Amino acid sequence: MDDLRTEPGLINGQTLGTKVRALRKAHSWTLAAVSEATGLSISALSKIENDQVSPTFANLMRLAEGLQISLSDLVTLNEDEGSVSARMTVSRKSDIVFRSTPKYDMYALCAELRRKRMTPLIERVKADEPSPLDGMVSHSGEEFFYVLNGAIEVHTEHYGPVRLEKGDSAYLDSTMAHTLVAMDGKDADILMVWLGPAPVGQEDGASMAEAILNQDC
Amino acid sequence: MDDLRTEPGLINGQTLGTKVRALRKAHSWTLAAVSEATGLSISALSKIENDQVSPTFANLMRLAEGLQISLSDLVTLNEDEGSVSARMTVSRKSDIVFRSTPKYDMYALCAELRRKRMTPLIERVKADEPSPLDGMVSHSGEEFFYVLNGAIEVHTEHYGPVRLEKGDSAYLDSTMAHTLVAMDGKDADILMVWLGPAPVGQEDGASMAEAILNQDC
DNA sequence: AACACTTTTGTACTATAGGAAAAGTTTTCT
DNA sequence: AGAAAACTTTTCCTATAGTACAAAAGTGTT
Repeated sequence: MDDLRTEPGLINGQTLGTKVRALRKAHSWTLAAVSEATGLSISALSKIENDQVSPTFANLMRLAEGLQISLSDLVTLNEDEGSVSARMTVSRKSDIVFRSTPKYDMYALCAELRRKRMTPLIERVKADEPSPLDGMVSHSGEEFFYVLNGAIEVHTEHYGPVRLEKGDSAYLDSTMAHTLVAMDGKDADILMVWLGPAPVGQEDGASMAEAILNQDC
Repeated sequence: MDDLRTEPGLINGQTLGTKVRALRKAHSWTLAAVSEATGLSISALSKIENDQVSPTFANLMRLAEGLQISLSDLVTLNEDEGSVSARMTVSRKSDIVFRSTPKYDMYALCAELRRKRMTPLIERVKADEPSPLDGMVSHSGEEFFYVLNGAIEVHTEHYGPVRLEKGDSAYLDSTMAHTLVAMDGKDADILMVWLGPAPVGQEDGASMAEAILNQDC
């Protein structure tokens, strides 16, 4: 059997197997106990922990539930990616086109900084867009945008169209289907900041809030 | 072949397949394009999208990379846990002053939406500021800002001053001491988006934001 | 209608999952 | 201590499920 350590199973020194084992050991559970909790066989668990197999999505979900961890956390292997070197980055006005669709041209901002959690970008909403309802998308996370030039209409599945002029802004749950339409026959530029879904980890929110409030600005 | 819709693949109405397809469609990609990007065969992708198979962990990782989404996000199927009542809000150009200091005037944007995780605001950096190094602050989280008018200099503890003109932007780890200075004797307006510390758990992002922004920033 | 393109459907192959036995480890008892 | 016992983990084998390749079906365009 192949050693999956050299396969894409490896992200940052940690493998899925080592993580599963660590989680199990943290609870002082045996393979049998996890087998009971997950419905997976002991042998399958053993192979997973030794990175001899690559479990299916369905089994990853059973694993996460049995190990009492969110699936999201389970599969996140590179948790400590902290690099001290890059803590700030700057983007200039004319930046590279990040992506282009019939509807939008997108310019990534501050893309060099990889550890950041927000994703800022400039979007040019093209005027010659046929039907508003065509491009409806929904994706995880939240987004905020601010109209730099022109005017747009925000269409969503739950709210009526809202017209935004230059200087206006909107914040929306992007799991709602939504799309933007440039108004008045002219392209519109918006500054958009997207934020991925919230981490589900078993974090101590109280102490974190306290730590924040005790900071001396 | 079994219909995995009845299997644990289903969490909240959404299946892995529907999500993969939505992600692909959001980019207007074909199966062939994703196949190229991921290394997976077209047929495998088709079956995954139709929930006919449960991809292995190794392939989930290739999928995430090809779809340009974190693995964590890819496997998080219950994205729409938000309340339907408030999932969007809009702010108009002339908004209320949120807070005023000798150095900044701050205008909160989209403040009505309480559950949001990012905190967008407009800051007017006042020109008549005595010494750059006086107002240095550091607080938790990350911040992104975009220069709307005028020019500013960003001073931080680790980097030399960086001058930003209108249209420029910066992203920084706000635990680094930092401050902004308006240049050329004129006030500068920036759009700022602040994001609290990483794993916030069930914390109320809005109130935390308020606490932090009310400090001596 | 012909064409190019995209997606789905078979078939062969390869990898994962489950059950049981073997190997390894710790505990218990004399 | 030593050995047996109980428990934990790994390995072997077979069945099942996922993947790749190729062909067929579906879709939209000229």
